[in-house]
Amino acid sequence: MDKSKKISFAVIRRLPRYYRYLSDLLRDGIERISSKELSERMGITASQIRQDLNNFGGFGQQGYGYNVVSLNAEIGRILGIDHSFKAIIIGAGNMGHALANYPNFAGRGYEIVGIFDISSDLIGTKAKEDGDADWSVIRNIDTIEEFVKKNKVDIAMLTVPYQFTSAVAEKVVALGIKALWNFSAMDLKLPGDVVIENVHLSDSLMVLGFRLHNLQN
Amino acid sequence: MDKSKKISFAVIRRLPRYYRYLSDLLRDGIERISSKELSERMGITASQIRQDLNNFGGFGQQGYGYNVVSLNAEIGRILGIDHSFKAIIIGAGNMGHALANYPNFAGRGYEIVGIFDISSDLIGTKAKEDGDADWSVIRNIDTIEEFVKKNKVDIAMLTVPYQFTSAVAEKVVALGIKALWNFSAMDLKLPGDVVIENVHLSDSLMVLGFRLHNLQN
DNA sequence: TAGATTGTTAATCGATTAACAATC
DNA sequence: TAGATTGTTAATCGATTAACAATC
Repeated sequence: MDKSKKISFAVIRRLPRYYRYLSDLLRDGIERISSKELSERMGITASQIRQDLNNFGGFGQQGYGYNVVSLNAEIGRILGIDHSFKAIIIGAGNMGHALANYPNFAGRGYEIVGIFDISSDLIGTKAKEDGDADWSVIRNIDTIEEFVKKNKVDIAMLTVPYQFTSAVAEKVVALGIKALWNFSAMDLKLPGDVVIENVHLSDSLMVLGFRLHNLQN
Repeated sequence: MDKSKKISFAVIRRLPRYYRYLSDLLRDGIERISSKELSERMGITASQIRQDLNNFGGFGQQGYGYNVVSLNAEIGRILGIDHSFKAIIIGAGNMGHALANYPNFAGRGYEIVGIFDISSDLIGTKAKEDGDADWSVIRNIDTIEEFVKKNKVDIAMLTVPYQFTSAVAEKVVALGIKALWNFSAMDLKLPGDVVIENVHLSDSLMVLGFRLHNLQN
C-alpha cells in the first residue's frame, strides 16, 4: 500500500464488499472483469471502483480490465485475511452464542479462541453446539487476565449488557487488546490507539423504521 | 417535517445516536442542553448538530439551547417510536434467537409478532426463554403467507443462511412487506419501494481487522 | 494495428464547518 | 439590558463523477 496518502473511511468500508463480489466471480469461474461490468453488478460507478482500487495499487491492465483471481487475492491481502486475527467473545448470551456459531469468520482470517461470561450457569458449558471446539467452553470472566497474558488476543467481541460495557471495555484495553467489536448500544470512549467497530443494532433498526415511514431510499 | 428538502442519508444515520444521547440526558434529569455541550459529549461539531436538527424544525431557542424533554420527544417522533412497527423474524437459529430476546426493541416502537423456521426440530419450541411470549413459539415457514395475510407485518428480519436469502426476501416482498432487516452477507436486489437495512457482520469485522492492522482510526 | 479499458487529472457535487445576524 | 445561543448563510473540505491521455 502507498503509505503517503491516507485511505478514507468511505473507501475502507467498501473493501469487504469488493471482496465479496470478487469471491463470487471467482466461484463462478469468471476470469476477468472490467470496472464497467463490476459497476453494473455492484450498483456503483466504474469511476469509483477505479479510484478506490488505485488507493492500493494499479491492479488492472488497460484494454483488459482486472484479473479476477489476482484482484481477489490483492483485496484479501489488503483486508488481512491471511493474518489469522485471534478473537475472544465476552458475554455468552444469545448474541455471544450467535457469534460463536457464525460460520464465516474462519475463512476470512478470524479465529475465535475463547468465550467468557459471568454466569455460573453458563461457565463450563459449550457455546458451539457441534464439532470438537474446545475453545467454545465458556470460561469464567475472572480468568480473562490470565488467559490474555498466556494467549495472543487481537480482538475482543463485546456482547455484554449495556451497564457493563464500559467497565469490560476498559478492562480488556488495560490488558493490551487494541480492537473492540462492540455490540452494545453504548458508544465507548477509549484511548486513540484502540480501534472500535460498533454494531448498534437498535440504531440500524430505527433507521429502517424511519426510512419505511418516510419511504425514502 | 419540511417535505420540500430531502434528508440526506448521513443525517438519518445520526438520528438514533442523537436519540440515545438525549435519552441519557433525560434519564440524568438534565433540563436543557446547548449544541456546544452536546457536541462535546458526542464528539461532533455544534454546527453539525444545529444543521442536522434544522432539517426537521427549529427545536431550540436562542440564548437557551434545547429543552431536553421536548427535543427527545421530537426526535423520538421523527424516528417513529410511537409507531409500533410490527416485525417478524425469519430464521430461528442463533441470530434469530438473539433478536427474539433482544430487550430494547419494544421501548423503541418495534414489536416482534412472529418467528419462523424450516426445521422441524425448532418449530413449536419457544424462541424467547422467559416470560409469557406467545409470539415466540416458532412457526413453520410454510405458514408465513397465511400469517402475513392475517396480521399486520411491517418489517421482516432475515436471519436465514446465505443461500436461502434471496428466495426468502422475494417471498416476503411478494406478500407486501416493504422493509427488510437483512443479516445475511448477501446484497439484496429488490424493487425500489422496498427499504433494506443490511447488517453485514463479516464486513464490519473485516473493517475492524483492516483498521487494526493499519492502525488507522 | 484498432479497440478497449485502465490510471489519473479535472470538474462537480454534497456534506461539514465557520461565521454571524437574529433573538430569546 | 447584556449575554448566550440559535437558525441560517457562506466558505471550506472531501468524496464522487467525468473526461481523457496512456497503453495493453
